[in-house]
Amino acid sequence: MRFSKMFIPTLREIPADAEAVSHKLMLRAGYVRQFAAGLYIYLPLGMRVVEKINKILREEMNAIGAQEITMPVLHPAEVWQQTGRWNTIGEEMFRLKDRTGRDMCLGMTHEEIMTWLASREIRSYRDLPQTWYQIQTKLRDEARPKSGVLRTREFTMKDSYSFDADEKGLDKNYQLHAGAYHRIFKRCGLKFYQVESDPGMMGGATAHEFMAPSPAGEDQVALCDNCGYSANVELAVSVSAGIKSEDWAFEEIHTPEKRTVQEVSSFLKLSPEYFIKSILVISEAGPVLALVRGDQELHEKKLVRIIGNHRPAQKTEVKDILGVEAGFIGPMNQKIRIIADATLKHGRYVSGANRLHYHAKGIKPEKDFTAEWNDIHIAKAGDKCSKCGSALRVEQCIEIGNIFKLGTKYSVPLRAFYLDENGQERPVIMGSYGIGPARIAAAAIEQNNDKDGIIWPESIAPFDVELLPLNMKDEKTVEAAERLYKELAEKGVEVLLDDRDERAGVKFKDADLIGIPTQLIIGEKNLKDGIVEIKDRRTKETVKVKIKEAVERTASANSQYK
RNA sequence: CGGGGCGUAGCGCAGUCUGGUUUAGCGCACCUGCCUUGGGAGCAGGGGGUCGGUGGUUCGAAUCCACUCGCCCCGACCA
Repeated sequence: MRFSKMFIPTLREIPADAEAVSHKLMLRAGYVRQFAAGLYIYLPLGMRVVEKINKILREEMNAIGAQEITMPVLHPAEVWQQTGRWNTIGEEMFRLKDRTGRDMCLGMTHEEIMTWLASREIRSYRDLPQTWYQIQTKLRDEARPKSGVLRTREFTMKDSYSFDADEKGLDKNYQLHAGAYHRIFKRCGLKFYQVESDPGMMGGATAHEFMAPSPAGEDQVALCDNCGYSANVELAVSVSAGIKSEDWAFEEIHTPEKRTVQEVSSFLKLSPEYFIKSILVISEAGPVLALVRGDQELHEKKLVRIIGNHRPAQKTEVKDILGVEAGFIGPMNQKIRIIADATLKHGRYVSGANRLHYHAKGIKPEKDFTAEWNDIHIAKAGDKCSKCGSALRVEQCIEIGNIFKLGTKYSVPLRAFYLDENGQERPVIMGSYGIGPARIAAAAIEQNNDKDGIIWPESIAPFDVELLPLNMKDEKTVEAAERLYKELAEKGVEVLLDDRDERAGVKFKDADLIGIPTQLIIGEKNLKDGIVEIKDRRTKETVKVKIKEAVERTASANSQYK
């Protein structure tokens, strides 16, 4: 491809609206343009990257026996009503009516439609297993689109769905997908982790996410380098550092106007681990007191799994229900349900005395109060791994893929049943598996860039080599460039020839920005000795080689990625 | 949805607080010519704006007021 013929609008200045590195570089290097909040246009370079990623996705999905199909993005409400998600999903779903007034929505995922298809077509255990996938547009009315291409309202997703006769089959398909995902992300040149994740609104029991470490990510992952435990902090289990059990007798201490753990902690010159943080929430079944240690944070989602949906109590509610102002509440003598973090089971603590301007010291769990013990704190760096006791790390990550065991959550309501060997009717056992190609591209940039621009992994770069004839007015240079261009193309190397009549500096800057892994530089002086330079975008190292050799070297260097 | 910021030429910005000699400006980009060709050159000339929109205040509004739309960031939310 010739640069002069390709639409590559590079920007010298950093767009004011971009924050994430990948966002800035995709805009500057001419890969994408923003159309509206969360809506992006993929320009020719961006398109090529996405196609490279999709090709890898198809190869690996086909390799595990998945079959590609396509599905509509416009869905009648009925299927969504049958699974209940028409009502549970809320504003994130784009809804509309057709001309007859029929409720419709735009597909944010395709469990319902895939299951609908399975329900009509799968009759017998002989039809199973099946795995269907598509690379398709999804639409979600995101509350907050952000970070360029990382969270958008419209995006393509590779989503696959497995249909099995039993749990064993599902396990197998789940593992096949996990394996394929490992190969996909590895081939795309990403650093990533497979972590335990919250099944969330997908339902089902088991779920994993694939996470690419990057500060631009929205998720935090707890990792144990010793035993390999890894989980999204949304469900990561950790053991908070133990404390020395003090032999305090129970006493009430005057703590005027000291309300927060921090205030009382510095007032009593006692570190926060010796405090119990009492948080009143209102659940659907009434008020609940949640207790965590003073140095811990309450994990809302963990609490939701125990008491269901809830909200924090208002200040007035605290006083009405517990009889004392927020800031002085403690777990003793409470009539309401108490959920306490298991960390608090041992030791003696300080907490509110349920008396204005007083705290209680020497509170002994199970003696001064009882509670339901659970893990309700947020895992943080430095906590101990619950499996092996080593210190956990917490890393910021981009979610690039996920796999869910759905079970019968969709097959039962949509009546996707089959007859087993004994003529018994059984629901199909399902799994669903997603990957976002745009996120792979963005994560690749986040993980591979320098001050000059993008450094693409070879496998997903828009081109293999960029040819840089420095002076287009020099006939010999042009001649050499054209010859190299032709010979490389004949060997199957994808080449971008910067044939623009620009100064050398401009070509170098653009080449570095665009990030094609190898640059072939054709300068007037070297050419007189029959020499060109091969430059590695990542290391910036150049080697001078004979022209003839240049073709061989770049061609063979790239062959491994074909 | 709550909090914050921003909206002036294709891009990046100044001007807004304190309304009026600014005919609305600067850098980059763009067009023409000359010159130059190994890290976003130089010189000369040139084109491009209903100052996000609507309404109001005023003799006079990019500038003040009200409403509204859009975009970004933090949070909530997030199959």
